[in-house]
Amino acid sequence: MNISDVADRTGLPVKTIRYYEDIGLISPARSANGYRSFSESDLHMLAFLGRARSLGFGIDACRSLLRLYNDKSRASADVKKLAQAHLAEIDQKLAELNQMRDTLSHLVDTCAGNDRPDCPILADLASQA
Amino acid sequence: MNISDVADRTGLPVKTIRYYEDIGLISPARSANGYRSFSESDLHMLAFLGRARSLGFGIDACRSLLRLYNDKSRASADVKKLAQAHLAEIDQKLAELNQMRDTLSHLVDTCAGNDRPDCPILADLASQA
DNA sequence: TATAGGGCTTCCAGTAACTGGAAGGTCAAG
DNA sequence: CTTGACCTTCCAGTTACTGGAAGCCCTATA
Repeated sequence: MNISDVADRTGLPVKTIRYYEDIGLISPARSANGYRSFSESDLHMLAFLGRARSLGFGIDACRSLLRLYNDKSRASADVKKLAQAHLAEIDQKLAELNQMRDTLSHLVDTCAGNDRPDCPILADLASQA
Repeated sequence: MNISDVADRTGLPVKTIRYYEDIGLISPARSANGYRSFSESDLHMLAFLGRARSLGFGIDACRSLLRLYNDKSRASADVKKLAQAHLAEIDQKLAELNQMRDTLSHLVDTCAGNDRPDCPILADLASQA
């Protein structure tokens, strides 16, 4: 299978697939003409990667997950540990964003948004020095 | 004032302050010895930038905010528009993260996390191909 | 058979916002 | 006069791609 077929079937951009090979996540075979020749297994791994990325796992975590995925003697505890660590990061990020959102939405609500210069948003940014 | 004093008083890293000068956010004077010499105004702008960044505004938005801040004939509507756009981005990000969190936390809950290989997390990643 | 197109290849550069480190000038204290 | 803490600039690396250039390969059609 050529790269654009794989892109169609996985939903990943062609560029991303090449990139994943560059950084060693996959190692598709090559045809005589130099074209990448993807197996069903490559396809599965790429789909796996796409899904893991869509859940926000970083590339390093994806690498580990893929290794565990391909290791039939893995312990599910190792997978869970990775997922929990990632969940903690997400929760951390959520807390930050919610904090930002609260502050910002309050400021937006109190700004008249007219042609006058007075602005509680700028006042806040300037005051918290 | 030298750069490390400014860093202390704004909470920004020295490197970040130099970076902000590089990209034209501030233009501190120079002493005879070549050292940056920060005015109170520079200090205010840096504090302003620090606060804006902490609310998640990107550098470009910060640049606009700083311009508005220094423009006494601004319209608060322009500030509000920037803030609302940023708020929309935050809400978008929050929606994505909450979605990730829900999926991931469900998967984590259903994973035994023992020394057996069976793992619903990997199963999910593999299935959604 | 020549050629036009589309797909494939590699490599280089750019993105956001810093951060780390190297090489070297400056200043105050002892 | 030396030591150590500052300061300077410049270069490289970070994350996960993405865009673009230059050029080979393959197929179909005139």
